[in-house]
Amino acid sequence: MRDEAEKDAHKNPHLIEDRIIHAALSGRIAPGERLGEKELSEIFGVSRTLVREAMMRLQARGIVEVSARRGWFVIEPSVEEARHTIDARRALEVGMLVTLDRASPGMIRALRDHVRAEQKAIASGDRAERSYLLGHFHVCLAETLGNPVLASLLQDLTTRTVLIAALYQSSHDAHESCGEHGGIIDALEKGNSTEAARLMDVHLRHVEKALNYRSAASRLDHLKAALQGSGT
Amino acid sequence: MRDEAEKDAHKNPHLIEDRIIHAALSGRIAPGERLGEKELSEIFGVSRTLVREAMMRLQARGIVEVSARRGWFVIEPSVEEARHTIDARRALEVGMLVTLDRASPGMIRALRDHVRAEQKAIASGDRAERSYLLGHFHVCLAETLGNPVLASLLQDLTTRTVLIAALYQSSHDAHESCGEHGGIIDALEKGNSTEAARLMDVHLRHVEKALNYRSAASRLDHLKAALQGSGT
DNA sequence: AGAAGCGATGTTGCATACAAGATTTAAAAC
DNA sequence: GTTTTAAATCTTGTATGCAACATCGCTTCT
Repeated sequence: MRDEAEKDAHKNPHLIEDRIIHAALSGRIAPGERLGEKELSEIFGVSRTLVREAMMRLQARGIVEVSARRGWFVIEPSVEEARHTIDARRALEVGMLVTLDRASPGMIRALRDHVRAEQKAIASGDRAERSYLLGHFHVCLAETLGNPVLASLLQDLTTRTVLIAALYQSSHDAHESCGEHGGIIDALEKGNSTEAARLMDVHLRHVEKALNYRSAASRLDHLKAALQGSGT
Repeated sequence: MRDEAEKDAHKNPHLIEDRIIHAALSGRIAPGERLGEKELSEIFGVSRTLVREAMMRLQARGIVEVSARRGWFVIEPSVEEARHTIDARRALEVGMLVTLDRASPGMIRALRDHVRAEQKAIASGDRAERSYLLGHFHVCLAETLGNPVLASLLQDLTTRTVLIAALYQSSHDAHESCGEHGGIIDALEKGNSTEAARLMDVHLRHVEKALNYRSAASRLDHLKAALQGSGT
């Protein structure tokens, strides 16, 4: 089947947002990338109006931003914004687990399924799917715990985190992440929410530690070196 | 000065949202209230387009929802949605305090100022200002801790909570809330984040407990009784 | 060659026009 | 008097038109 995008961009007004979020989580859209209204309107077969409305919603969710009369761009957070975003995630996810009573066997099973899918994607070398699943685990966790509000908040925060990781060239190992996800589920299965929360805290610290915050600054250094060094 | 709304709805595209959020936090806009596009466009002196864009953002923030071809309405959460929202708030705010290192004296001072303003509003009997400040305390806390991302998330969640409280006729005493805010600051001042987090948890449980979740169902009961009882 | 000016082109910002459906009002039928 | 039907009215949904501004490429001048 080819390009179903046009099929029902009218039927489902949130299709455009969903696609963009999914693409970002999959690493198929880079931070700073430009998203032209006309471009998108052609892709989805609708007028600029609907595209614009979708962008407004994505803007409110902190996924894109607009530069006056220049266009829409996927967010490109500064180091400070990146820290705040990850801190917010940590607060939310740790708090979510701390205030949790007990996870049912059904929930555990769903989460284990998810981790198995992660492993499969890692093994098969499907980078987009891998990136998506590793990020989506956290949304899945909130959904599984039965709170759509939390899930929605986490979707936005994890999407932003993935964009940050792309920007600061995270070297965080997929396999390690996947293992940590498993560890969190283990703790949940034992009914030890406190331990699960601690592991989540550690996990998110690993994610943050893997970010090379200097890469933004080092661009300047790189440029400087290139201009000062031997050359033309 | 009368009605500055028209003045710069063009200059500041977020004015419409800000006004609606503020009105909701102040209890001047009730859950379920209809917000007509034309109506708003006249109030703010802009075309429907800008109103619509603001509504899209508010929709993404979970403040309003749209009923197809019927109009925009302030959210009117079900009991379940209300629980999820408050649970999310608890997770976020407890997590925020648990993962906090230490609050500086400057922060403490800012927060104490806020509580003083709350007390003043309570004493003066200004219900709108009181409602606004009691809700805004939580946003203020996140801002003071220096995380705009958290502050933004909390603004939306507290706004929704205020709407829920209006819907389920919270009888939570303003004076008690204000006192609990003070207690949280006390714990922060002593550098005891864990205790602050615990107090926040208790505080939010009080807020939730004050909600009369039955009021939605009791409307049916009320109607039923009215129809079955003596009458025409 | 390089910088400055300038027109051509493309993009967003905002308003408006019109279509599609919901709601209300009024009338008519029973 | 009540219910049904139908027309009129109002509201949102979507597209389009035009103005304002940014950007790019070309020319011209130094």
